[in-house]
This record gives sequence, C-alpha cells and structure tokens, in this order.
Amino acid sequence: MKNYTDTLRSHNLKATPQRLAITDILYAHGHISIESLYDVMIKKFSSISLATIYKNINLMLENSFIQEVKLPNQKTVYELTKHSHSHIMCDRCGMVNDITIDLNAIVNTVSTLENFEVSKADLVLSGVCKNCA
Amino acid sequence: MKNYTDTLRSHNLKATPQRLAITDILYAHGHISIESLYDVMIKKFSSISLATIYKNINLMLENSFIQEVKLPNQKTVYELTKHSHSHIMCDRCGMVNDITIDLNAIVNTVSTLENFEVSKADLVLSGVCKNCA
DNA sequence: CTCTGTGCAAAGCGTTTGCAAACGA
DNA sequence: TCGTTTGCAAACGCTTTGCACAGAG
Repeated sequence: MKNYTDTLRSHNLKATPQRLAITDILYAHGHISIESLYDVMIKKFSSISLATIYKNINLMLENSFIQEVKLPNQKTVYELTKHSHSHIMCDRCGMVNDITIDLNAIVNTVSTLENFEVSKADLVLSGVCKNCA
Repeated sequence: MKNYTDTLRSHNLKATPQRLAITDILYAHGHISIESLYDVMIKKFSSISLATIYKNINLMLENSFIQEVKLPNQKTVYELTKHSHSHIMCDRCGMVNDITIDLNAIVNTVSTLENFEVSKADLVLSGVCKNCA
C-alpha cells in the first residue's frame, strides 16, 4: 500500500492520521461517498467528526488531490486524481469502475462543429454489471 | 409555443397553471436549476411555494416527463425529456446546450470489453463557449 | 513553539413532509 | 363532488462554521 505522507505534504496538507486514513480508503475503494467514508473512518477513529471529513474532502478537492464524480441517481463519490478516464456504474449494485476510453474524436468533432473549446469530458455509462446480469 | 396540457394529462398530471408554467419555462430555457426556476415562477405566481416547485419537479421526474442533468461544479439542472443526447457546458458563463453525438461505438466497445450491459450514457463536455472565448 | 487540524456544537441551506384550503376534471 | 394540488410552516438531512484544545512540523 502506497504511503501518502509526502503526497499530502506536497499539496500543502499536513499528514495527519485522519488524512492518511482517508487517502488509504480512497485508494482501496476507488470511489466512495461521504457517508461510506465516514462509516469506514469511524471504525478506526471512534470520535472522528463528520466536520473533519468534510473539511478534508473540501481541502483535497481544492488542491485537485481528489476529484468529485457526480452520478445519476446516486450520491456523489470521490476518487484520487489520476489520468483522465470515464466511469461505468451498475444500476443494480451501485458498483463504480474506471474505464479508459479515447474520446478525442468526439472532443475534436464538438470543438469544430459547435465552436466550443472542450477542456474536460465527464462520461458515465450506466447499466448492469456482469455480476448482476 | 407548445401547449403542454395534454402532455401533462397523459402523464397523469393535472394541468394546473403552475405546471403549465413550469413546462413552458423548461421549454423556453432548455435547462434550468430549481433556484432559477423559482425565480422565474415567482414573477408569474407571486405566492408560489418552493415546495410546489419541488413536488412538481419530483413528480415529473418519476414520470420521466423531465430529466435531471448533473453538472460538474454547478447546480443540477432539469430539462424536458427528449431523444438521447449529450451536453456541453461553458465554465465561464454556465451555458448548457444539447449536442447530438453518436456514442454507439463507445457503448459497444465497453459492453464487450468490460462485459457490462450499458443502458444509458451521460456525457458532459465542459470548456469555453464561443461567446466567452 | 507556531500554526494547522480536530472534534464538538450550533448554524445554515436546500429539500421534504403534513395539513387545511383551493382547485381541476 | 372527489381526488389532486397548492401554499404554508415545520421538520429533516446534509454541509459548513466558530471555537477551544490537540497535534504536526
């Protein structure tokens, strides 16, 4: 398991045990909602406050250390920032996974056709995963 | 301007003046947040309640008469349900527009590669629109 | 030692609910 | 007329804020 102490510091965040736990959990889960994150955190820090979770998530978002993923019909989840990618989400079990899709062709088409300078593409494919099918 | 009386009734919704106004506004604006919808509605119905807005929006969502569009870094907006499409959103002025992109190739690739049955694709391209550039 | 981060309690906001009166069909 | 919808007020749930103490560097 990666140690995020230096990564946190390089983002001007002190490496507190709570923050290290958050990053570990994000790393392990891939995607997690505030509520689930709190449920996992409280097992390790019995007196942690939701305020601490929110303050840290917001700080990490401002830093682009993590990113927000808004999902249809589900709570927003958070993930460690990595290369640009898309998501698949299972409507049955709620599973969320990263997928790598080349959207360049689409981005280029839209840029010229709509005269719109695309800087980011957020794509969520929803449906039924192999386990639920 | 289209009259939504019958459309509302076919969705088992009584055609009240408030609902007709909501549909007209959705039609005229394309995409609108709850807050903006309320701001527009109150000009026509000085004593309308936010509760009425929420109740109607939720009913219309349940009916698939309208749809929710979750946007990065912006409030969720609502639109009348139409053919499947994607969105472009300007980070400067907040403009949201529909675009038609063929995502079939992507959907097929993901279906086979990930063994995932895709039923819906939500794509938002963000960037800078021609007016803001 | 200094400044940042944590936990608590309270406040803030957006959204939902219950209810009586008004209204659509 | 009957069942639905509206508007109001209160309740709710999630998120943020202020503050004193604890902890990282």
